[in-house]
Amino acid sequence: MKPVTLKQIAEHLNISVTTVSKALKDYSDVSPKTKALVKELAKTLNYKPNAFAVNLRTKESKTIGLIIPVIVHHFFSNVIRGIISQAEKKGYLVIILQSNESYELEKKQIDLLMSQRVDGILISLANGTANFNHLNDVLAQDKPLVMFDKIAKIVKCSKVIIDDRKAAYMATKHLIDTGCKRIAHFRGALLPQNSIDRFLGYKKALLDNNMPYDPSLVYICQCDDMSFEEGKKNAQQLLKDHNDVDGIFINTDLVAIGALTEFNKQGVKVPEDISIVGFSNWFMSSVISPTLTTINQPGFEMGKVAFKQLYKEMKRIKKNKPVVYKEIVLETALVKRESTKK
Amino acid sequence: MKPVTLKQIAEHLNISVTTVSKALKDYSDVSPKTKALVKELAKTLNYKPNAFAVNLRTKESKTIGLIIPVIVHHFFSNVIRGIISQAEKKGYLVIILQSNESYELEKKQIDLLMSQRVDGILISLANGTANFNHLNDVLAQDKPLVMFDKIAKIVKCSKVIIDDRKAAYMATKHLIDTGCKRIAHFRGALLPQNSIDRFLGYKKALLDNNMPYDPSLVYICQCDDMSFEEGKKNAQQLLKDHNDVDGIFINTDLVAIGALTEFNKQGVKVPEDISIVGFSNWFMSSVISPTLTTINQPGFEMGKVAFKQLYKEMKRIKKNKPVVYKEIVLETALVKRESTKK
DNA sequence: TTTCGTACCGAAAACGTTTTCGAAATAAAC
DNA sequence: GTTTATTTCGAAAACGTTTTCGGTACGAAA
Repeated sequence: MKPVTLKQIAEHLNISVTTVSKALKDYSDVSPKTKALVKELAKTLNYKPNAFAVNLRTKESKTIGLIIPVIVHHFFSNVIRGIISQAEKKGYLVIILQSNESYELEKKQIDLLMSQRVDGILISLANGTANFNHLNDVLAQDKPLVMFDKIAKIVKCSKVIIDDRKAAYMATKHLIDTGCKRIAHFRGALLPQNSIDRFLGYKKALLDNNMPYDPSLVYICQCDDMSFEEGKKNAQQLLKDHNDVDGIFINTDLVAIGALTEFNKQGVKVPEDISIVGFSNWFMSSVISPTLTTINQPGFEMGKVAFKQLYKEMKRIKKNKPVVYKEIVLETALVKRESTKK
Repeated sequence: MKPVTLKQIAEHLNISVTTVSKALKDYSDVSPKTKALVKELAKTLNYKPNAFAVNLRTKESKTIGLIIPVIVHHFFSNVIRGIISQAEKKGYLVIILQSNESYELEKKQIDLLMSQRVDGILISLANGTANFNHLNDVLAQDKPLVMFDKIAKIVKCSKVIIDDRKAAYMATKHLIDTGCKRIAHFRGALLPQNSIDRFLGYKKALLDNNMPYDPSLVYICQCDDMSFEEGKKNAQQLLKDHNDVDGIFINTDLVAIGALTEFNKQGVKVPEDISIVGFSNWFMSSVISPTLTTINQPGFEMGKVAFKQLYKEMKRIKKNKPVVYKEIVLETALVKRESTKK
């Protein structure tokens, strides 16, 4: 019932544990004959090396940690899939933790992963994270860490992101190009770099095209579990505050769909009365009516690329070579649909 | 730079490794004085026990494995969240693997988890899984395994599920009660127990209410990544084949929304011309127009309950006590919305 | 014959814990 | 003063691997 060990194989064949170990790993100093014997017996006994012992000996677990603000999220769950698929190819397992957008939890989870001694960490920051000691500690201990999507520029490590500012600029520009004269913005929470960047892209597009920037047209939402409701609320508020707005660039598809639903309900025509551009290209955006113009954000690819970078760094560290941090920017694209005019 | 070990603390204080270890774990046979000394030094040196060594010694890793057919899925991602939240409370980490609805992959992943020596395994079966040796092997090695949602009745282990047959019966009955005379069913793939049960519930509701069961009204879909498209296709086919159908019970909300979209596009009025009941209560179902009547399937809770059961079994096994397998059935409910008549 | 090289094997240390068991030292009981 | 408890400590084994370093044995070269 108990798992088979090298020792048992050795005793069976009347040879030493050393030889068994070497035979299984095709060392050159064991004869073909004994190699064959060992391998055969190992197979029939269904020998599996004890991972705990191997980990202790080799000081690595072939496991990485992943901390993500939310799991139930079209974009993030795609990132997870990307990471896992790539990790599996390289023989790595991934432990997933959800920070729930909480800095405190994020800190604890980093600690947890460090004491579990994962080989590396992938993280997308919580909205509430403004202090980065926990991340710097990881790096200080020579543990590879790469951030993706929700990053902190200040932390010296690899990052894989999109150019949020540029994408937001594209989105807003598209509203301008299709005739919108007064454009609002539903932005994300205050801290995350990407909601800041999207806001800046929005603002720059306005100014570059001789349109005034009006802070009262910028609505904030936390983009958490309640995103959809936030979209509805902001839409209601917008209709009360500003009846002259004819275009909105919205931080996230989910919020955009909330707003869209509210407009549909109130009889506000999209795009005739108000045009909307979302962000993410969640597949639901192409299903809702009217279909949503949005920015395509490559979640699966981001996951893959993030793991690849982490993998490189893990290998470098293992060889005691210095790692060079990279900032990888993935391409985005505007996806034109029915929620904006031609 | 290297992590602190017990040995280093011991040398610092001129005591033995044994005492340090015991002091940190509050053994009764070490004096309060030395305990205080050890703990203080451990804190200042930021000592973290080497998980690899602890694992080897204790033969457990406080890690479980989770195999799931798809991650990017409203229901399953909620299950994941439920599992992780509960696991975290009990100090367990969870390694997630995606079987991609493939039996071969699932088998490999079970192997992977076993050689990684996780303390237990949670699994929702792939559609393609018809052979259960890989699962029985796990159980034969006294490793706790609990199945959820997509289960195999034949495997002797704990399961947490919903009563799919009853839920499907409720759904179909509701169509009948609201006046539908000819009711189709978009079912899931052939193998999974839950799509079988939902089909059986549909069939029984018809027969119990003196309505003929017509196999040509049952359409199959794989319910994989392409679910939405499958819904559209099946809807098209249905309109061609049977213009007298006035109600459909659909295996999954996503497929239902695909069908709904197609009906909207083709000018078929829902629920006036055709009523629809979905399954899952994905939040999008309350957003789409018309909103979708559906069965609420408690994903988050299912994850929690599944982990709790696994946890119990892991504790039993650790104490060498026999485990009793449970089949836990979670409650579902019909959620009435606009896609069915009053 | 001796010497050298090669092919094959194994003893032993190491990774960092946990835990058993006995020993020493002190305090309590007679 | 001797015996018995009680408190406090540590040596050592164990978990299962990996890897270093010597050591045989045997054939070939001298």
